[in-house]
Amino acid sequence: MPLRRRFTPEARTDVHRCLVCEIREHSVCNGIDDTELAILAQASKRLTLPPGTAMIEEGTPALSFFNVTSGTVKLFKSLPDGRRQITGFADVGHFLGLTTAKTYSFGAETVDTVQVCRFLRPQLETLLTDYPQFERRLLDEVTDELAEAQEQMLLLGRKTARERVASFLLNRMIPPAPAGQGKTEGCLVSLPMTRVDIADYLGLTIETVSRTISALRREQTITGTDNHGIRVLSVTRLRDLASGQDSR
Amino acid sequence: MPLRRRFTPEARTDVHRCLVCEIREHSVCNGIDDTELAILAQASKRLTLPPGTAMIEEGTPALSFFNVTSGTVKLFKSLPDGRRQITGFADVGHFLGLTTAKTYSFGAETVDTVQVCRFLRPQLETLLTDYPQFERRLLDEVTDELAEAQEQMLLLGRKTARERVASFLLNRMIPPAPAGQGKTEGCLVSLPMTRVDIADYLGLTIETVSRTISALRREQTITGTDNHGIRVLSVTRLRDLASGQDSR
DNA sequence: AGCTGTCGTTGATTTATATCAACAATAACC
DNA sequence: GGTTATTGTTGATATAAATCAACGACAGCT
Repeated sequence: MPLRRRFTPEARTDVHRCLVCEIREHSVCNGIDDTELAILAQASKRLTLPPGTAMIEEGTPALSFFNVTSGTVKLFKSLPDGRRQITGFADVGHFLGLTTAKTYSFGAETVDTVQVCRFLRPQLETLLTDYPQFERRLLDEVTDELAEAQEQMLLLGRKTARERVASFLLNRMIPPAPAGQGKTEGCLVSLPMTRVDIADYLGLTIETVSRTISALRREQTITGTDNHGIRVLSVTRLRDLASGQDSR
Repeated sequence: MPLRRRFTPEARTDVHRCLVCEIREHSVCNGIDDTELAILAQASKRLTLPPGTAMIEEGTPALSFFNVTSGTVKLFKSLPDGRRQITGFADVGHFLGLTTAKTYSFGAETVDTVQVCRFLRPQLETLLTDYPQFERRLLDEVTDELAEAQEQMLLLGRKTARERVASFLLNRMIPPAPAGQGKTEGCLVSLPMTRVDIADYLGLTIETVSRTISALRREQTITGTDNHGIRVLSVTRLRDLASGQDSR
């Protein structure tokens, strides 16, 4: 059973911040040994950002690397005429801002109140060269991101609106408490973002997203009147929908 | 000026294979020092594969990692009913087969005759831990792949058929010889894949791809009757089309 | 509490692209 | 070298999702 650490919400740069960090084991920071955590704390700065904060502007010099410790950040790319594609949501434990280029090729904006640890580029570089385990962990993390990106390409290129929404709800489902129950019913879905964000993530319009969610509600696959908190009634059914096994 | 090395097409496992490899500097192998190349050659095996060879089967145990030294490989994901999304084409210098999971989440098939160097998982692991520069190079490579994947998500989620085809042709354009000429006219595009592959990469049907290419030909943006060799007449125009700046 | 703006839903209509269909061109093969 | 299969093109029609439009439900503010 993992040790439960107290999470300190205040922005602190002290040596103990990382030692005490609740989400460390779920992030790249886990690549650094417990005895070296002071160095990690010194290399980074904890920030608290209000909803709607532009963390990264497309085309801007790539100076920072962030690790999300709470909240959700949306990553996106835009076309000159304003069309936007959200390429992912970075939740707790996920990083953002990694690039080999001089400038960012994407934007990032907080969805809700977000806490991040910010690393400046040179400091990140130092960590990568000094701590092979940290670099390995980051490589694994990026490799997983790439696999997720490929899954999303399948969604955007080949799935119907119904399949897209079902896949999305499935991906954002809070893993049900492993209380040994065979059937996973009534799973919660975390939706801190707006319909516009969901549409821009799924390559649809807000109207189509809204209609599709309404349809799923109508046919009892999901429930919940609250827009940001949906409950899945049949995970099996949703899974079938997501992969194109539509029984209707 | 980079030293021009002789490329040996025969499948050899000898110590000098990597030393003599023409494309080394364009791949992850460049992360290994010249003096250590014998180890790299021993860790990998050179294979020549005919067109249409299934290199990776979705869901199969992830045992190998490949580095492409010639030809083009298509990477894809499929839905149960056969719908397919090609997530990328791995050309010379690109790797494939990287994953943190036990099994591959994607498939891979050769487009034309392909030469690869195959690394078995344990051997790759060893290289990664023993040669930090190799790992760094791979991290950079994966980071770039992720940026490309995000660009492709923008294409699949938000671009029109015209914009998708224009973007594709632009991406596959052979970089024009830097002969100092101001205007880059008549650039060649490398299209070893079929229309089906292009359609599955762009999230379109073969008919739409065909029609769009015909339209671009009709309006003098491109030429070439040969299906696998197109010539771009106006790179500027194509670039405008790709980003939605359609002047028509 | 009442106003104001944002966010979400639902309905009517349009449209870009898919689908269906036929044929042309190229490549593969005996 | 002519036949067959594969690959690509073009046209007609259907359709899923976009667009246009109106309204409902909140959340924030004074």
